Amino acid sequence: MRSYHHGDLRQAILVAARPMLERGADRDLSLRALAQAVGVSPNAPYRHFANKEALLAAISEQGFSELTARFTICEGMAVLPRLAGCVEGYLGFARENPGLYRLMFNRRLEFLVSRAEACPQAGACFAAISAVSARLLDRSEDDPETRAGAGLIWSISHGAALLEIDDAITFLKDSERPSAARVTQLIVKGLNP
Amino acid sequence: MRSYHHGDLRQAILVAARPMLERGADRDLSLRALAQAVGVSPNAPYRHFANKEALLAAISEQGFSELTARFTICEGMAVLPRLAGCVEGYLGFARENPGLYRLMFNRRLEFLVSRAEACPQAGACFAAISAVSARLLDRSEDDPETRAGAGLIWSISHGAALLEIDDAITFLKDSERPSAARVTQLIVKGLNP
DNA sequence: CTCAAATGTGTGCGCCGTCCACATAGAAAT
DNA sequence: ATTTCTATGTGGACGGCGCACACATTTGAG
Repeated sequence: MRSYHHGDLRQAILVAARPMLERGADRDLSLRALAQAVGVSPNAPYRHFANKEALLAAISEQGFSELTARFTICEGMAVLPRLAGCVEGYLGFARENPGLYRLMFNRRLEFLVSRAEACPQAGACFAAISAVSARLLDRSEDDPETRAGAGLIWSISHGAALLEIDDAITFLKDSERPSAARVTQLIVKGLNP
Repeated sequence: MRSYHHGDLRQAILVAARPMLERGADRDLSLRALAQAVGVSPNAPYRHFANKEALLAAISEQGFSELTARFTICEGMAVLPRLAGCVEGYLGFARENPGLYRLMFNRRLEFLVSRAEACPQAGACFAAISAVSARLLDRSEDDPETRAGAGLIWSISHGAALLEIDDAITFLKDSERPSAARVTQLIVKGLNP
């Protein structure tokens, strides 16, 4: 018999949530369904998460960590390939985890939504983008123009990612879509004189 | 006494939904609360909308029409001011109607989500962006590069709008944010050699 | 061994979207 | 004018949800 205590329910819940997040497409996952999938009573999760929002926040944090990891891989590269790699990584992450990506941004998590104070993972994620912006503009990382550039890079990537995973681009043929290559080119040409 | 029949319940619901959409911030509006606000029984709306999704779709369509209207205003202008006006209009619309804007895109409305086939209003909206892209690139409106350009313009605008209304930019000072001016500049410099 | 803290269970509340049968009103047909 | 049809609004019920509460079980520190 599976003992009364689960072992590591918290982790099990986080693991089980990921596929449900992607399966359920639009509908957001239900705490009760999640508990059932893990094989515990509907209220068991409350021992590990204050409420549903806290659970979503925890999943979200994981997402930001994984996204940041895709940037870290590119750290050794020269400027342009590095930018290209980051954009590719960003769009790839969104394409491979659309449900998670939407959760990370779409929702209005009062204590998360990529607020650095509340979510260090999201802060680190932005810092990685900032680093690329700095190299690209050949400025220091806390230079205002660097930060503004990072904001723009994030904007394009975010917009391209969302339009793609939301299938809002049915107007465009594949070759006309905002691919990683096109986005990268726009950034490079657009960011400096 | 307000007669048994309401008069134009459908319109009344659509009107009442707007402020609730903006008030409720993150939570999406409840059909029951909406009915109560209009002063009818919880089920009355079902005479005018097949289900909640259909109601949200109707609101969404309104949104796309209003967004398109902001583009139409700029139609007479020269290329650059026109682009600037459109971007400003786009970000302004999102800023002034964040709840509505999120509804138009964030949700996964199976029969909407800016699919031209299902939502002519969204199609018209993209067409307006396409027209600007064509003038900017000096190409025909159905040229692949024009369409790709429109996709990129939409991506940046969409990303900048969402990051702003979701307050995902607390990293950046106001002067560093992806303002309409910065976004416009990026598009102009980035889209052509 | 004891007992307190951590963890899982069961019951229940209020809200939600939606289905159903029924009530009412206004217009069309007689 | 009366009847009838149809569009529209009401009321009740169902199952699912997030969550609060009281209770059961396990574990580990003393």
